[in-house]
Amino acid sequence: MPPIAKSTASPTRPSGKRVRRTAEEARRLILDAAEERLARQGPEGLRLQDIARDIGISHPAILHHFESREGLVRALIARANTQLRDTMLTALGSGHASSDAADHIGHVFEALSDRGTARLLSWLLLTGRATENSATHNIMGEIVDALQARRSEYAELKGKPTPDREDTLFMAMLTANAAFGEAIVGRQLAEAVGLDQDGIKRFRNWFARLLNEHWDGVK
Amino acid sequence: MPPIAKSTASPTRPSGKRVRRTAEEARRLILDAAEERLARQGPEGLRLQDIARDIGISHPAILHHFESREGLVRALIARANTQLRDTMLTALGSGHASSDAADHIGHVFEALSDRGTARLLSWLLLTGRATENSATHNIMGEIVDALQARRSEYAELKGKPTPDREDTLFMAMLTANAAFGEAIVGRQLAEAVGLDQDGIKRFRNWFARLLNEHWDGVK
DNA sequence: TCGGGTACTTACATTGTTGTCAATATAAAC
DNA sequence: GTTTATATTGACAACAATGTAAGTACCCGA
Repeated sequence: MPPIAKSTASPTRPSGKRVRRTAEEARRLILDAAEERLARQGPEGLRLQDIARDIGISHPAILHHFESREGLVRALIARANTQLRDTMLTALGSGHASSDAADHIGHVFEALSDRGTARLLSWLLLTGRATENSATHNIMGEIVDALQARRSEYAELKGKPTPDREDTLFMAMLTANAAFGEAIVGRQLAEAVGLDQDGIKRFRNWFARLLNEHWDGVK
Repeated sequence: MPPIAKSTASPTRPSGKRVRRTAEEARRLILDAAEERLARQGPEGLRLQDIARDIGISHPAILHHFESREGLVRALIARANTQLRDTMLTALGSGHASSDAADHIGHVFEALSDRGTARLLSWLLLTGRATENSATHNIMGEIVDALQARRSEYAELKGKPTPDREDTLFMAMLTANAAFGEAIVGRQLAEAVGLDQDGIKRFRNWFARLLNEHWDGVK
């Protein structure tokens, strides 16, 4: 195992003077720190002591705000879910019917890779904590509906027949799968085949073009 | 957290009579059990005691064969890698230049979802244990090469210009990303939008068709 | 049948992590 | 300034997980 620095530089206060935050602020701080550790080290890096040390508090403070480690994890999941949902829907909401898919793809990929949201959610799914949060259920449905609406609108504009809903659904699924996949194996894969940052960008554009063609060419 | 049965029905021998296996067989047994636990419960389900109980041995036996937990994980990774490599390459090797992509896609997806290989590798990547094994590097390169060769062959057969290598690379990347993504969020996603087993099959076929069209229509 | 190698076990040591508790400090209300 | 609520802490308890040590049973070859 690579000697991952268990404790990053310690922001421990020298002594005395406590910092006292509002509960809300403290929760946010803790969640941020947890999220970062998770993104950097994966599930096994989620230890109360470490998180506490990262932000210079003691670990019982975390337990005070979240009840238990499980509570923290749940809160983490909930936040990631709503954040993701918001980002995705606003991304879909912006732009017009005529705007191409590239933007959307980009938004989806970024929303998922940003802050390691996809990694966080992947971990959640890998550990089987999925069934609890029904949020995911709704997200996908809403997105597909939004997409289908826009696509129908677009088709009508061009005088074409409204596309099959399942086709739209499949486009969304492919995008979601690809985005999650990229968040996990993307870096590794790119590195393996010698793609730099720009290459990854080209890949995303390529993918967007692929979808665009399909989007236009209602079969 | 769902009350995951920590210990499945215990196959503990009543007493006395020890079972003595060859080292190789024991290692295989242990790896199988570990793989299954990992697939079912995720990383946190990988506890020596549990694995040992699953196959009715004591946990130090595992340590005897693998030195440490880390050793076990490494062995697990190594095996998954070679298995994946073999499956993928033979899948690509079979069939002819004219055969469509659907078969390949199917093979890739199955190779990854079978036995939870993708989940295992995802976890490996999530925990940052990736850099150690250079195996992944080679796999992708080999596959892209094989694909490109076949595609050129195919193009020549049809009297078209040989396609861009990067285009082929992107197709492979998309497939890999999608396959990994599906292995992780697939079930959840499908369930969310009300797709049954058959629907998932339709999705894969849809995806294969999408790639096929792109494969043919060298742009 | 004896002996060596080794797969395997039981009991224990060690360490690390979550969680509890009483006490303390700080901000806000009165 | 006093009181009240609560965010925060240090010390400790409880437990779970990996790892160690020494001994036991089984196979195999002389």
